[in-house]
Amino acid sequence: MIDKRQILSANPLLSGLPADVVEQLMAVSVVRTLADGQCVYSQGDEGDGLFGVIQGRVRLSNTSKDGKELLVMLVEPGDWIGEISLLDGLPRSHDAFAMGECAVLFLPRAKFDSLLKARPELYQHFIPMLCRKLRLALSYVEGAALFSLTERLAQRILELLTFYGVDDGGSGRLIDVHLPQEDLAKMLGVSRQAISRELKRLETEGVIELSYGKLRVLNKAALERELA
Amino acid sequence: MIDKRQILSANPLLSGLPADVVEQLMAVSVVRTLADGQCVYSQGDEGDGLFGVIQGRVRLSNTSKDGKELLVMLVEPGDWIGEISLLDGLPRSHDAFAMGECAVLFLPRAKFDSLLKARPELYQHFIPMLCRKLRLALSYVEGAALFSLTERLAQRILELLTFYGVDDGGSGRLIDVHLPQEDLAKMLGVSRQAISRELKRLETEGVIELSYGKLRVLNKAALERELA
DNA sequence: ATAAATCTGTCAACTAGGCGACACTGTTGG
DNA sequence: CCAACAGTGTCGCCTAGTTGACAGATTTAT
Repeated sequence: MIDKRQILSANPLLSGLPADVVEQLMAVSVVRTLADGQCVYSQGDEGDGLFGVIQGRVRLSNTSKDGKELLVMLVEPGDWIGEISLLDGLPRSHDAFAMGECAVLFLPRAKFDSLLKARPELYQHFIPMLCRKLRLALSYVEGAALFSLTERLAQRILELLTFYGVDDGGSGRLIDVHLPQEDLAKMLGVSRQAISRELKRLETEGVIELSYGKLRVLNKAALERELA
Repeated sequence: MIDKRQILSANPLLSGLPADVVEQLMAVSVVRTLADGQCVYSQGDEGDGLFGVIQGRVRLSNTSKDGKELLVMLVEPGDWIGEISLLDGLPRSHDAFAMGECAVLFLPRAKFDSLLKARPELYQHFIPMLCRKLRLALSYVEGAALFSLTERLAQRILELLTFYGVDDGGSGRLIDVHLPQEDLAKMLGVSRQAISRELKRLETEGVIELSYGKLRVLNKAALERELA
């Protein structure tokens, strides 16, 4: 459990903000709790504000007409979502759902807008985050078009390790990824069976170790060698 | 042929800038001419500055080890490229090549950096462009994972029409896309043959008309109906 | 302790799209 | 005008990944 103030100051987005701005944001933000599977916002909704995850996980996804889901991003405590709609005024580009019990901090759009209007120099704090997301999205586009599933999977496991890796081995390094193969498949836009086959291959090669709902990376260097 | 000042003021990126800033940029920018196929910059290069296209077309692409190319974007006169590396200081994310004879405006990084440092409120002018590119990239990721080639092709033709459409019918509407099928294939990350088949189908359905190096949209509404 | 739910492994049949090949058409440059 | 080049249409074979099905393993809930 991370508290409100910690969220507001820990994230790169806000850590560079002047103290008085952080105080202002503290004052106008409210905590919302969400049940498992509850919707934070839906694709196409108007952007009513910014959300910071305090507890639990939020999944950002797109769903096609025929029900196939693309899992775009997992958002962990300390991260923010919903800033794009806030910045460009256009509708939400994804669905956001709570995974398990969640607590989020909500900053209403009106407060944020008036703050930015009064102090346009604050826009600079959004630039690094936007650039990072843009580069990540572009690398996904590139990967989907140019790389094999094998390569994309290795890449994604390494990413997940740095973003959400858990140190379950006591080694001090992040080696475990807690995520069902189904979700890994939805991240890469392929079937669960295809992911299962690839993971099994990696396991027989001694690169990873599989268990119920998680995988452990045994040989990070070997994964890096799989990359394009 | 578009002149230097027009470039600096016509684009959304800079049209909102204060007049004195535009004058400053004018003073420090230089025009470079490029031969067909010449490299503007390469993936992995350090970001040495910002480029504005004055004449010709620039293609932004990624190439895999085995030579397969993903055509990410076509940049036309009036548009800017290279701003991401300038903003986040990381290497170029794509290759940029001149298509035919080109003229570009070059703004060296040092001048730009010092201007932004002196006037951080100028950062806000980059936000809309970054948001637009991020949403576009995210829609490509979504498309690649969730939509069929048929749907993605229809989507992309409509996009090309609004971005680069040419009015060759005298109707006042943009109906022609001048682009070989090979490039269309490279944009969608599929083979030329697959694109050829799909386009031929659309032609027999009376939606488009094909000729050497271009296609004409006859029934835009039908294309929109193809979308997911 | 047991039932329900979730997750994994692995079939076999199917399909979209890749790749190589080659003929043909349109364009450009000497 | 002709040669070289660039672009298109269409084969046939092949592979990666899909879909559906089902059994076994692990976890969670009662």
